[in-house]
Amino acid sequence: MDFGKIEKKWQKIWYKEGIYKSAGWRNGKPKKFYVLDMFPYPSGEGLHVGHPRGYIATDVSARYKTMNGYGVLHPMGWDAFGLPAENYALKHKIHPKIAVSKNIKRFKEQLSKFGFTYDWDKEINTTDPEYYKWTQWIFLKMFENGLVYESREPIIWCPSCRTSLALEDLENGGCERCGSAVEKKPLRQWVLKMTAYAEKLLDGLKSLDWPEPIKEQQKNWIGKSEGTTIKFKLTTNNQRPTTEYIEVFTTRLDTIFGCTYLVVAPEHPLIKNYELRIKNYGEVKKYINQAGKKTDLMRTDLAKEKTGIEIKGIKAINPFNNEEVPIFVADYVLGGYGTGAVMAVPAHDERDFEFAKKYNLPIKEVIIPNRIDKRNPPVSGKKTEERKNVHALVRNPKNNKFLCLKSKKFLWITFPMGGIERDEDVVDAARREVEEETGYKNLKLVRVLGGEVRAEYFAKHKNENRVAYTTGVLFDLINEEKSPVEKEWEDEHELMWINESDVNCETMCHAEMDVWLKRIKGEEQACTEDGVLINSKDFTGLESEVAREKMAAWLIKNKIGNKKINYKMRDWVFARQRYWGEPFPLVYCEACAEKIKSGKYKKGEFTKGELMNPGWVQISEKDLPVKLPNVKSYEPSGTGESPLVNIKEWVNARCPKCKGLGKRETNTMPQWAGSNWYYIAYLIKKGKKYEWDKKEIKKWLPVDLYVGGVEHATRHLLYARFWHKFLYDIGEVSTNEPFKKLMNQGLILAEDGRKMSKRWKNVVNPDDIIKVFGADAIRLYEMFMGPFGQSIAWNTDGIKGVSRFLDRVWKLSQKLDNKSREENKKLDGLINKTIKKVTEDIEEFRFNTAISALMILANEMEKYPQLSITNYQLLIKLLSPFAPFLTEEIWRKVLGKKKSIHLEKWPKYDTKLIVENKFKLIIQINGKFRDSIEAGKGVSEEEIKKLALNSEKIKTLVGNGKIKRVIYVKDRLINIVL
RNA sequence: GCCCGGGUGGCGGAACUGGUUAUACGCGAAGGACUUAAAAUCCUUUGUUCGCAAGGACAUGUGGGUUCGACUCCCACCCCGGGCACCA
Repeated sequence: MDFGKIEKKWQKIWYKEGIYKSAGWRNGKPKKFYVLDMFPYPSGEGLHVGHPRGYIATDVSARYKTMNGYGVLHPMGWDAFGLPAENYALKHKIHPKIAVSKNIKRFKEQLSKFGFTYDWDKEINTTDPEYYKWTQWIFLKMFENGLVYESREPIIWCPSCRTSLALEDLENGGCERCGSAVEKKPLRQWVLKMTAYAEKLLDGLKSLDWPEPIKEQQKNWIGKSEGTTIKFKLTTNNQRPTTEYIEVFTTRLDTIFGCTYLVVAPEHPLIKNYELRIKNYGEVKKYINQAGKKTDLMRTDLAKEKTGIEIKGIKAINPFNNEEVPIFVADYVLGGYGTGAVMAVPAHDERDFEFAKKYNLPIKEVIIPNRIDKRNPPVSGKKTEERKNVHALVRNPKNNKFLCLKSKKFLWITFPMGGIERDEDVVDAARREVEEETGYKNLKLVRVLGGEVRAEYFAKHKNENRVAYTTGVLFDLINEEKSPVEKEWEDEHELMWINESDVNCETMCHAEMDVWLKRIKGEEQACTEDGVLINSKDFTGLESEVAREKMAAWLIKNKIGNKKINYKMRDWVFARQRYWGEPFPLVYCEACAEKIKSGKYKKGEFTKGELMNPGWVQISEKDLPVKLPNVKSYEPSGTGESPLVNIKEWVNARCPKCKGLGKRETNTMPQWAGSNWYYIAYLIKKGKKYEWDKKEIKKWLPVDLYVGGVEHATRHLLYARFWHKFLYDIGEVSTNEPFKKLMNQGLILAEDGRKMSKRWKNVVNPDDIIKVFGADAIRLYEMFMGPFGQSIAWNTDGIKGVSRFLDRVWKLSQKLDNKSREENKKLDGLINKTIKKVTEDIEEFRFNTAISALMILANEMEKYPQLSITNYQLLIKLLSPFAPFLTEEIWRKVLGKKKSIHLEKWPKYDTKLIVENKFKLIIQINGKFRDSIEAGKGVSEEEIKKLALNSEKIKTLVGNGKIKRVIYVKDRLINIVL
C-alpha cells in the first residue's frame, strides 16, 4: 500500500468536498463543539515531532465529535508577533514580516501532511493589520474603561533582550527567554489593571473543567489572602505618642500580643518622612542603598540570610497592649505588597523568628497548640475540669528507650504524668511524678519541651472532661536506682521501656504526642499553626479563628484598623520597547494634557482613561488599525525606547481630539496581546475588512475543549481569562469564561531524554517520519506512546509497532466475506466491549488504551479465516479518528462507499452483548490464587462454594485444614480462609 | 523551604470505586519458519529466582500498618519531574 499516494489523494478530495468546513459541519446540527489548539509560534526552525501531539489529540476529538453528530469548529492560526520573530529577523537580516510569512508557509505545509480537520478558511495571523486592528480595539476599550494606566515605577528590565518584562516572564529571578539577570529600571510603561479582576479570576476557576493542578497554580498565582490592617502609633525619642502612625498588614491578628518589633520595607515612605528624627539615618540610608542594589536574582540567592537594621529614634505602639516596640528596616519585607510594613511575631512566624534569632530580639509566645483527643474526645454533659499538667519523657541514653506506663485497667500507654501543684516548678513536678509512679529518682534534665500545649479529652478514670495545659519535660536516666512505689499504683500499672520508634502517636495515648515528637528532635522553631491564645489579655483562651474575628471587630470599632484582602498578583506590565508588536492606538497631546490638568473641559469630552492619563488621547475606532510602519532598522535603540521613536513621520501625528500636533506612543504591545483573544478572532467575519461578529461569537463560545502545554498555566491562560472577563463585562462576549474544558499535553522529549533542540542536535522532523511510515502511523504512534498528559521520550522503533498494526488492518480487508456473519458471532462480545472502551477512552483522552483495545480486536479478527464486512466496518470506524487516510481508503476504495467515513455515525455498543453469562471463578486459599474454574454468572454463593471445594486441587490443598471463613465476591472470586 | 504530579519487567506503559493468577497493548531481545542471503512477514519464548520436572518462593521506590485479600487505603521515609520563591 502506497500511503504517500493515498494521503495526497484524500487530502485533495477532502479539500474539494469541503468536509471540514465548520459552516457545513455546523449546519442543522443541534450541538456545537468548539475544539481549540494553542496556536503555534511559527519559528524559523519548523515543527518538530513534539508539536503535533496536541493537534493530533484535538483532531481525534474533532472527528469523534463530528461522527457523534456535533457541529465542530476546529481552526488554526499563527501567533507571530514578539521577540523570537524579531530576533530571528535580526539575525538573518530580513524584515520580520517576510520571515514570518515564510515560516508560516513552512509550518502550514508541515501541518497539512497530518491530515488535520482544520478549516483553513478560519485561519488567522496576529500580525495581520486586520487582526491587530481588533487587538488595538480591545485595548482601547480597556483604556476607555479606566483599566490602563501609565506607570514610571521601576520595572523589570532585561538588559540582554533590551525590553521590559512582566513578573510572570521571570524564571528563577532571571529573564525567562535568555536567562540573564534582570535589573530594575524606571521606564515609562503601560500597565493593565489586572488586579481589578483578581477576585473574578479566582472565583471563575470553580466553574472550570480544568486539570486541578493548573487551577491550583492559578490560585496560588493570584494569591488571595484575607487579613487586617492595623495602625501602630509612632513615638519619637520616648516622647508621648504622636498622632502619626504606621500601618501594617497581617493575616494573623490573633498573634498580635506576641509582636515584639515592626519591620518596614526599604522602600517605605516612613524613612524619608522621618529623616530628621531617625538617629541613625546615615546607617539606615546605607542599608537601603545596598538593598536597592541587589537585583532580584541576588535577593533570591541571599534569601536564606536575612538582613536588616533598627531605625533608632522612632518606636511604634501596639494598640492592643500599648507596648512600645522597635522598628526595623529589612529587605525581607516587600515594598509592593500589603502596606510595605509588617508586625513581627517571631514566636509564630518563621521569617520573623529567624530575624529575631539573628538580631537577638525577644520572642514572646502567645499561641499554644490545641489538641482534641480523637480517641477519648470530650463527652458532652460531663463536667469539665481545667488543670495544669506535666508529662515526663524519660530516656535511657544507653539504649534510647523511653519510660512508659501501661494502665492495666484501661490498657492505655502514657508517660509518667500528673498535675502541677500550686507554685510548683514544672521540672520539679515532673521529677516528683516519675519518682511517685515509677520509682526512678536519678534523672538529668535535658530540657523543657517548649511551652504548654492545650488538650481536651475525656478522663475515663475520673469520669470527667479535662482541659489540660501540659508541659513536656525531657530527662535522661542517670541510673536504675529506685524508690519504693505505692502498692496500689503498682498493681494497676505496668512499667515498660519502649523503643524510640514506638514512641509515636499510635502507641502513646497522648493527644499532645505529635507536638512532643516535633520538639524532641527539632531545634527551636516558630509555631505557626492556629491554636489557643495565651498572654493576650481579654482574648486569652480564645481559639485563633475566633480571636481574629473579635480582635478585628475591636480594631474597627476603635478606628485603628480594618479588614483587608490582598493579592500576590500584580498588575500587568503591558508594553515592550521593541519593534515587532502591535502599536498602541494612542497619541500624546500637550494641549489636551494642559486642558485636563487645568480642569477646563466639558463633561464627556475625555474618556476615563484619558483623564487617568492626562495627555494620552485615544485614536478613534474608525481609524484603526494603527499600522506598524516599515523601518530601515528595527534594532532596539538601547536607550530603553523602541526603534519606532526614530521614524519621525510616523511618530508625529495629529491629536484625534483637538487636531493639534501630538506624538504617537512608540512602545509596542507584548507578545501575549494577540494570543489573548485569538479564539474569538476565529469567529470574526472575514473579508477585505475583519468584522466583529457577535452572532457568530454567541454561537460558538465558549471553547468546549482547549488543548495545550502546561507551561501556559499562569500566563496565557490567565491573561486570556482576564481579557475575556473584561469583554464579558462590556457585553462583547456572552460567557464569563473562555475555555470550558482544558487538557494538557505532555512534552515529547528526544530519544536521549533531553528536550528536542537544535542545540543538542536531537530534533526529529515529522516530515521524515511521514515519508517513511506515513501520516497515519505518526498520528497513531503519538497517541499510543503513553498517557497524553505525560512527558515521554520519542522512540522511532516504537512507531514500527503501530505501522505493523495498520498493515494488519489493511490485510484484514483481503478476507472479507459477507457469508461469515454467523461464524463471526463469536466476535460480538469483544466488538461491543471495544466500542465501549474506545468511546470512553476518547472522551477521557486515554488514547493509548483506546488504541490498545483496537489492537486487541484486530489481533482477534486475524484468527478468523473469514471476516464479516459488518464487523470489519466497525473496526474501521473506530480507527478512523486516529488513522483518517487508511480508513478512508478502505471505506471508499475497498468497500466502495460513496460518502466519506469521516461523516459516518460513530458506532454504538450493545451492553447486552458485552455481558457474558460465564466467568472464570478464581479460587483463593488465604488470599492466594490456587485454581480457577468456569462458572455461570448469578449462581448462588452456596453452589459456588460447593464447586470450589470440589475442585481436585483445592481438595488436596485444604486437606484436613479447618475452614475458618469463606469470602465470596459475586461473579469474581472465592477466598477460602484456613 | 512550600505547593502540585509521579516512582510497576531490558524499555514505553496496562490494571474498574481494595477482589477474574500484577505486568494488557506495543517496543526490544532470543529461537524457529520462509529466503541463496538479507529485509519484510509469520510462529514460539520472554518479571526475578529455586527445581530435571510437577511445582514453589519472591516481585508494583523503601520500611511499617489496616484487611480474608493492597499497585490501589493509612503512617513514616527515599528518589525523580514541574511550579512558586521571604506575599506577613
